Amino acid sequence: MSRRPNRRSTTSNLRERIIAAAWEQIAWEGAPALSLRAIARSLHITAPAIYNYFPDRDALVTALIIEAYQSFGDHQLEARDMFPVEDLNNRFMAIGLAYRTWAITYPQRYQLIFGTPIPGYSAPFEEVFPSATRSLSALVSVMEAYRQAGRLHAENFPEVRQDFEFDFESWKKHGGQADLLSLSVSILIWARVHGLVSLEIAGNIPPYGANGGALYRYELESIKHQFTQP
Amino acid sequence: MSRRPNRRSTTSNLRERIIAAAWEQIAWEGAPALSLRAIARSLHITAPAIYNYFPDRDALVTALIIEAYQSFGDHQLEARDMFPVEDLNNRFMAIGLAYRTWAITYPQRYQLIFGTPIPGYSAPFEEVFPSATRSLSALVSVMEAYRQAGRLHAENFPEVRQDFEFDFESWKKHGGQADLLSLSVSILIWARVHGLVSLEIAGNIPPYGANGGALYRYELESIKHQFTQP
DNA sequence: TGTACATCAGTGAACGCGCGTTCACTGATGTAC
DNA sequence: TGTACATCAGTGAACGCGCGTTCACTGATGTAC
Repeated sequence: MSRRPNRRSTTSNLRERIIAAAWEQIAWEGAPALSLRAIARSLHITAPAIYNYFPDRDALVTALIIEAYQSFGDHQLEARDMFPVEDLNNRFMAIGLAYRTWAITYPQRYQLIFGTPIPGYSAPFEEVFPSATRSLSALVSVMEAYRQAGRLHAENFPEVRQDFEFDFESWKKHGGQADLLSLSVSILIWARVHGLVSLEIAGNIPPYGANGGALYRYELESIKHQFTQP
Repeated sequence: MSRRPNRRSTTSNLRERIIAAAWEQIAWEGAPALSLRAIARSLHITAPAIYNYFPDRDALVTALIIEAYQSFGDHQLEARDMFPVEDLNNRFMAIGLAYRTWAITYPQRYQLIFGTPIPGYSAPFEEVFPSATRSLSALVSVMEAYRQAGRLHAENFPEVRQDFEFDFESWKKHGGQADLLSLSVSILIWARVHGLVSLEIAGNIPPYGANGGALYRYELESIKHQFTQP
């Protein structure tokens, strides 16, 4: 009855349960309050046990960040693939709506990734960059498809080519395929959706009484209109 | 020589020095790491002394938030007033550029206001709302001026009136003058500039190699073009 | 099939630390006579 | 001008707390003979 569980076979299981408990804690307390001892407590385990799976707290945070980026990226890619490859407009809108849906569903994960950095922690660039890039890849792929189809109108972005100085190295080194224009435009679009979403999540829009979802849908349409108009 | 300073006369001075030390600490460690004991240490004072000026830590944080909003608002209003009242385009651009300048200069203050909430702290709405609103007032005033001059084109925002459901109560109760359209558009614009600025501050754009300032200037021009075009 | 042994995931005690907050106090200052 | 007193800003000790991390350990499991 009260026998201990089989330790060997649950070995890899506990790692997942630690991460799950961490998400749980982040959801309730927010990312900056993440604590190994609290995680251990919620799993009815002692804190040092966690050290069998993560060398220290920062390693756990890094694992969480990577997982969040991946989940976020997957969510957008799945939404994109609900529509055929040629149906760029619908693919674009699907990605945009999925972006907000994920962020609203997991606000603390979104904050963990894009919000105020956790004090004393700084993400190891090389480790995190690939999944961070992947979380943007759905958008970039569609913008690149627009461009290749001759439907991305650079005239609407007159200064893009002359003023935006991109350093392609970090982007290309990790498999980025899109060219300068598609990437520039993607980052601008990203910033717009991020702006609305992060204000909404942080509770900065509600005081004014605005309807976040309606503002967001309008903004998506407005963006699409802007760059597909000759 | 080593006489103690006159206590009576420095009374109100210490309150300001506490706040200054708090900003100092926030600048180095980030807002979530703010601690009364660390502030006391940097002022060569004991921690309980702070309780003569603030009932508890949260009260200090609230004071900081209000001060940050005010400084942010002032900075934008001053920029706006560099141009005559009729010169709406220049007023708009000045506010936009001032927005980013302030945020880049005081990234941690910006995060304190708009970033991930501090764990265990929630701002007292009634206390903070007026200065929060004021930090948007420069933009709203110019958008309202555009509208009154017949130069704010609602056709570009077809869904604004039918879909955005504003609750005017909290806005008007605190002296908001603008009408629904100007306010809606202001919030959309605010979200766009906030998006770029917050990504830049959090270090999410540099990995891709983009030039934040150039992207930002482009975005401002693009916004202005969008809503002043018939 | 049965016994001796190696493995190693998880334990429990302990470390040193910093935190917010309380409390009785002290001692320089300003004030009243 | 001089003395007695009230004020009250800042002190120092103490509280209980939670944190990350270390370390020697234990005891169930799987394995070798």
